[in-house]
Amino acid sequence: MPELPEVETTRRGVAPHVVGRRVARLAVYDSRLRWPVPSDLGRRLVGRTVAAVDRRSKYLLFRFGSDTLLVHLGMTGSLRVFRHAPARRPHDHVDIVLDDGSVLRYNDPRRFGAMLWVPAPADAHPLLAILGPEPFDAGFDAGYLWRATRTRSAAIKLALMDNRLVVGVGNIYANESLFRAGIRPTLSAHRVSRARLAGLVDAVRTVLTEAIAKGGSTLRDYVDASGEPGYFQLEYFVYGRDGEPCRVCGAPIRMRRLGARASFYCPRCQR
DNA sequence: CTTTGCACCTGTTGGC
DNA sequence: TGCCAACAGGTGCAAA
Repeated sequence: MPELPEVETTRRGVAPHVVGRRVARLAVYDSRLRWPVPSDLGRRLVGRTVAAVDRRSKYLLFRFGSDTLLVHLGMTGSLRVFRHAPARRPHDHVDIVLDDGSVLRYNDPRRFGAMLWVPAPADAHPLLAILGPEPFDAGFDAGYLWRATRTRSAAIKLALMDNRLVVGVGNIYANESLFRAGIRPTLSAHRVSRARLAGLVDAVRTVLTEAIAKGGSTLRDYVDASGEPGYFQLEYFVYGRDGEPCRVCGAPIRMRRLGARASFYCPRCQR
């Protein structure tokens, strides 16, 4: 999926076109997402006005008064705004038609995404209630990460990708953050020193910030609200670079699997 | 509680 | 060229 930078780029692209607009019509062409799109979603949405578009973790939260439309892009989802919607393409599953005739269109080849209606208080919804801090929250600091990893023997990369610890960091950005922090992905979380965890906090924020500035990463499916790809994949230090020379020291980048996810690291820069 | 592996689904790629 | 297994940005869930 889209990780945090792609979701945030989508949010920033979508929000100006939808905030203040009223929903005129909902068209669900295929309700078979990760969970079925609720059959009464149209009845709930039509006539309501979008007050704001927020993001929590990798969820987009369209606020309608105290109620929320929750959208997740899964692995291959994208959300685009069309002034005038073109003919549907494959995997276009949902259209939200606004009162000015523009259309918010959800496309998702693998259908791992979600579109759910969440009555207030949204934070209490099970999907949101379990989430840890945002990477840019003040609460996500070295002390927090230190305490949170004391009882974790699993690899630091797996801990970093655990949404209860911190949200928004998926496979690409976990790999890139650990490279920048000089930490080997396989190292047990509780064996990483507090000083190095402080470096990891900084690295996560730096990588995510730079990725957002480049419009996120596009490996295949991701496009932003305007249909534009991201460009951060051109700046990867390790992700997808198995066997290629490290951009810092020249040693060949290595790949191994952690929890079924490909993990890339420089054997010389990361210890 | 943590950890592990599977499941969901479609499309692309690489090896034979 | 054709076929098929492996793999892909996420994450809830069951089981150990």
